[in-house]
Formats: sequence, C-alpha cells, structure tokens
Amino acid sequence: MKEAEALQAFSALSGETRLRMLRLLVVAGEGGMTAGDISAQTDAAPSRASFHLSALAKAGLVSATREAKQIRYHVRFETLGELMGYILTDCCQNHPTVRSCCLGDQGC
Amino acid sequence: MKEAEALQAFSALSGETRLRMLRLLVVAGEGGMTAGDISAQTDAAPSRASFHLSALAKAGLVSATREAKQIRYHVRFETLGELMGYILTDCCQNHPTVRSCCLGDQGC
DNA sequence: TTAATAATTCAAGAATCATTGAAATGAAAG
DNA sequence: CTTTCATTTCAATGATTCTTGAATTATTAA
Repeated sequence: MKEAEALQAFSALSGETRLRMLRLLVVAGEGGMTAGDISAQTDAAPSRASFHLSALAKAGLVSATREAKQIRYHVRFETLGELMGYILTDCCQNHPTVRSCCLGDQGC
Repeated sequence: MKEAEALQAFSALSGETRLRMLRLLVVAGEGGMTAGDISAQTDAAPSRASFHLSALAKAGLVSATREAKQIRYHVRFETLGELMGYILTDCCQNHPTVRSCCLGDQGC
C-alpha cells in the first residue's frame, strides 16, 4: 500500500458515520448489506449514505455489486489488512511496541 | 482504545503533512525532534507545524517535552499499537485476512 | 410504455479544517 | 531588566468536506 492510498483510507475512517458503516458491514459478514439497509441502520438519508459509502469504496474499504434494484456492499478485509501493514511496516518500521498488537487471542 | 480516540487518530493521520511528521519522528527514534527541526524538514512554517503537531499530540500519537527554549517531540508507539488493536479487534473482529498483516518479518 | 422502487448524482448552503502572518508566551543570555 | 530565540496562539482568509432535498439513472413489474 502506497502513502496516497493509506491517506485515503485514514481519511475514509475518520468520520463517525463512515466508521459505523464499516463496522456494520463487518458484522454483516459474507452476506453484506444493501445501501438501503445501511442507510436505515445509521439514520443517514439515502444520499448521505451513498456519499459516505462511495468514499469508503474509493478507498477500497468496501466493494459494491448491483443486485436487482439494490446495491449490496461488502467490507474488503484485504484493504484493512494492507492498511495495518502500512502502519506497522512503512510507518512504524516494525517497532515491537506496535507489533505487540498482534499477540492477541488467536495468535498468529 | 475507544471509538472516539480511534476517530481522532484516524483524523490526525489523514493529512499528508501530519503523516510525514509522524514518519519523521519514527525515523528520529529515541532522540525525537524539536519543533523547529520538524518545521524545517517538512517545509511547513512554524505556526503550521505547531498546528499539526498539536493535532497529533491531541490524538496521543506524539508527546511533547520542553527542553530549554525548544520543544522536543517523540512518537508514541503505544498509541499506534492501540490503534492497530482497534482496527484488528474492535473494527474487524479479528478477521484472519486482517490478522495476516502480523505474519511479517520478525514474526510474533 | 408507464409506474414504482432503489440508489446515485447534483447544487446550494453550512460546517469544518488548513494556511498565513502577526502578536504573545516561555526560556535563556547579556 | 532587556533582548533574543523557539514555539505557540490568535484572527482572518481560503479551501474542503458534509448535509439536505431535488433531479436523475437503473431496474423490475404491471
């Protein structure tokens, strides 16, 4: 991940509504969620939801696929992993204090 | 780390100047850097550097200590580790794809 | 084709953030 | 005590970003 992409990802994650949307999509898992469901569950008007979802999509944090009349969104864990890698390696040069976040529950 | 702190951190990292400042401080290591050095090495006027450094400090990503006439800044790896933990655990629920970023060079 | 539904795009104004230069603060030296 | 140096704070302007509602596109059904 390049600096420009990381900046875009940080920017996309730095809004309350967008972070909540992403977390909703994480909980939704494989099934994802439609734009309408996301709009409803975040109390954001459709145009506002669409605006924020497209910011997340532009940053590669979510993907969108049309499904009949609706558009279904999925979280893209790959990009989140790359962002983690950027922070850990490019930004923090693998500093052990940062790296220690990896020592959680299910090890690695 | 709470959501509000994570948002503040993402916000602090979502600017080119601030990300560059943080990376400078990572490279500087234990010694840290003075506000003047950071200002000079980023081509940012002193007031501008001060503005961005205080945003980083407010997010807990850097610390500041006065040293005679100068103020020395250090990166706070702890906060960066907590941010990584937030993304991995709170945000992504330890999803293996995100977790795989931990499998780099010096293992864990 | 027409109507209905789901979502996006657009335009306007509101709100927030960044930049600049000048003034103020804090610390050391003469 | 005054001056100088390093940095921050302040105020004004400029630039982005966010929000809202209306108009538009895309899809399906009647």
